[in-house]
Amino acid sequence: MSTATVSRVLNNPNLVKPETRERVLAVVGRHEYVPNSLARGLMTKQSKTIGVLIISISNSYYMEITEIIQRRLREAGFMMLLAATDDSADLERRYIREFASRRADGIIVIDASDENFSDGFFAKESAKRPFVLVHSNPAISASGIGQVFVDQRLGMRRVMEYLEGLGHRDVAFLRGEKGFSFDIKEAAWAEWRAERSREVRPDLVLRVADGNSEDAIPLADAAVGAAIREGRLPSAIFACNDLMARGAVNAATRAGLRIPEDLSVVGHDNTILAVSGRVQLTSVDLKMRDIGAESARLLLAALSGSSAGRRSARIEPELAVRDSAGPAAAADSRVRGGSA
Amino acid sequence: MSTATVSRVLNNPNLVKPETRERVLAVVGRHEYVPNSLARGLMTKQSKTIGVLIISISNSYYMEITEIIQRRLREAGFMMLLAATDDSADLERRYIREFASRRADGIIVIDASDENFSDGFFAKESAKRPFVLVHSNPAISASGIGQVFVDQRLGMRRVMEYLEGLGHRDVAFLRGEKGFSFDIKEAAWAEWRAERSREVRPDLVLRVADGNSEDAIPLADAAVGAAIREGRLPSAIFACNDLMARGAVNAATRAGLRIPEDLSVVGHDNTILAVSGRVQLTSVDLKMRDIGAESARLLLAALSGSSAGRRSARIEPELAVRDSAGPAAAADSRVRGGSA
DNA sequence: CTGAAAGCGCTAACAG
DNA sequence: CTGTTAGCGCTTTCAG
Repeated sequence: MSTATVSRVLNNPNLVKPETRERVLAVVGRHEYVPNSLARGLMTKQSKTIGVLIISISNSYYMEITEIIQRRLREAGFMMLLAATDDSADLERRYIREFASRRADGIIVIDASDENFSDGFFAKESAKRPFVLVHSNPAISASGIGQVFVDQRLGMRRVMEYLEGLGHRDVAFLRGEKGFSFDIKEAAWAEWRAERSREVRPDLVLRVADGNSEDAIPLADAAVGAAIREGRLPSAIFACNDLMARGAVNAATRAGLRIPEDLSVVGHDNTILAVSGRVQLTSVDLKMRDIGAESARLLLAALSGSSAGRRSARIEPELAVRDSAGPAAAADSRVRGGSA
Repeated sequence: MSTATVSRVLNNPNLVKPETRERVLAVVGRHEYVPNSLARGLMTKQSKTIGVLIISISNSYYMEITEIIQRRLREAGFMMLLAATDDSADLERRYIREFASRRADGIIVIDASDENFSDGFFAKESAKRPFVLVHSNPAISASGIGQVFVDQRLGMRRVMEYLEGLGHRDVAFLRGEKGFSFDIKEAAWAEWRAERSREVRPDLVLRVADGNSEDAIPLADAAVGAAIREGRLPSAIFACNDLMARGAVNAATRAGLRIPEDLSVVGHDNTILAVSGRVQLTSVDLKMRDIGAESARLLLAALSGSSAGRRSARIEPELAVRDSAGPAAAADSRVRGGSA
């Protein structure tokens, strides 16, 4: 009963005579032998481990994606190394190096930094092992890197289309000060106006200092409250996430505005916040589960070497329509009070 | 320039003459050499990796804990393997085996299963490598396993004390059908009543089928709405999490009850939901960040072999007091409308 | 201070 | 079908 035989029993049981196989298994069970993956990986050049990089762990957006990824990886027999970059391109690089050092078989980066993209870092790394990058930057499409492109511009257009259909000509835009995801949405918002020869009025853009932490709620509340008092809020407002949308709803309600009769509000991300209050938010659903599933699928496909499938995917956000947006200037024709 | 020298430069630079050190570093940099952790781990018996097990990834409770853990691990030079058990004791075991196989230097299990505790599995595993178990089961205290005990009973008593001080004699208890965390809270709630010779009235306990998913909001809404209509809701209600607390608030508001004048509501977990609505929820803060920090601290201490520090920690939940609970039967003496 | 040599636990040829 | 052998890439004596 040599070590080689044990190895065979564990990896290719059918190469071993049933009788000896049983004997080996018995000993293995009795001694609770746990194979050393490090040694195995050294030999096979496979760690059965995937590195996943996100910006922040305590963020429901990333966690929903990560949950699906982890589930899919488990089904395929992989474990997940997870780390958060805090939006630092430097940390992103360092973690990718760590993944590489641990010989991760593949790497998924959610909201990959522009910086590491433009200087070719990802391209170089992706030559060494399968990579999947999740992002919403239309400018990025180069090379043979696995990509999941989240079409946020499309999401914004769906919002604008929907509100336009309800008769809202002007839509205020509520965003956090800094952040690519805010920028790309604002660009799409401005584009929409430009296409219709409507002036891209800066006074329609409301900014709060911190758009992502939970402070965003009171900050948005204050910003929207001020806009209402100063009479510079149109009939509808779009918020770049549900946090700020909630803040907007709170401010409007406190100011005595009814939603959606007096003000239409649309949020983004379709998180639990959208359905937590008495007024249910119409919100853009980024299809997080799809993003996770596609990321995992793409990576797993690359790992199994099947150069068959597509190397990239595109996710189309959808508008989850609820109660917070309604027809413009049609307050009287609406009936209040609801079903259940 | 042998491999041994390179190894020394990377691990004990001072053992090498500055001149050769530079030379090695130059080559390392030029070739972008990334050491193979698998090989290193095989030799050193250290993987610089920690396994973390939680019940569900898309759950803000676990993610807040995990976020801190990951940060602390990074600071100490460890990477994190993360997996979700879906509350299955079997999966829990399997993942712990996977961690073991990958030679994780230590393992943290958040909300460890009772099953694997009582049959001695954790005790046995913990002999092989440092373990930290996070749980709120007072019955568990055995052995030399690292433990972070979250005193949920204390949290409940603080709620009851607070409401009692506000004049609420009867507090309805809103919970999900199944779950240890619901059971332990209900036990503390019942205990409180028993101590005061108040009958443990079953009609004060409201149950919803699924207490943890986002369906909990409408389910709680319906349950509380029914209780209101049937006139069997006392002056205060405690919900086992903020999801259900939000549902309760929505139902009460729809029924025309003012909060907190007509009904006091207390939630649990102190999540973003507590501060998202116009009425800010008073909620039990389980101190997730402390739980994460203590877990990491305990594990790291065990790893550094300093048998000095305590092997366990106890977390005391606190009540985050906001606006959703107020004096009982004192509606008239309260002034409505607020500060900003 | 540096090189040579052994070996961590495993798998993959290669004989038998 | 099974044992022997070599070697994955590193660290660690042990000499020099």
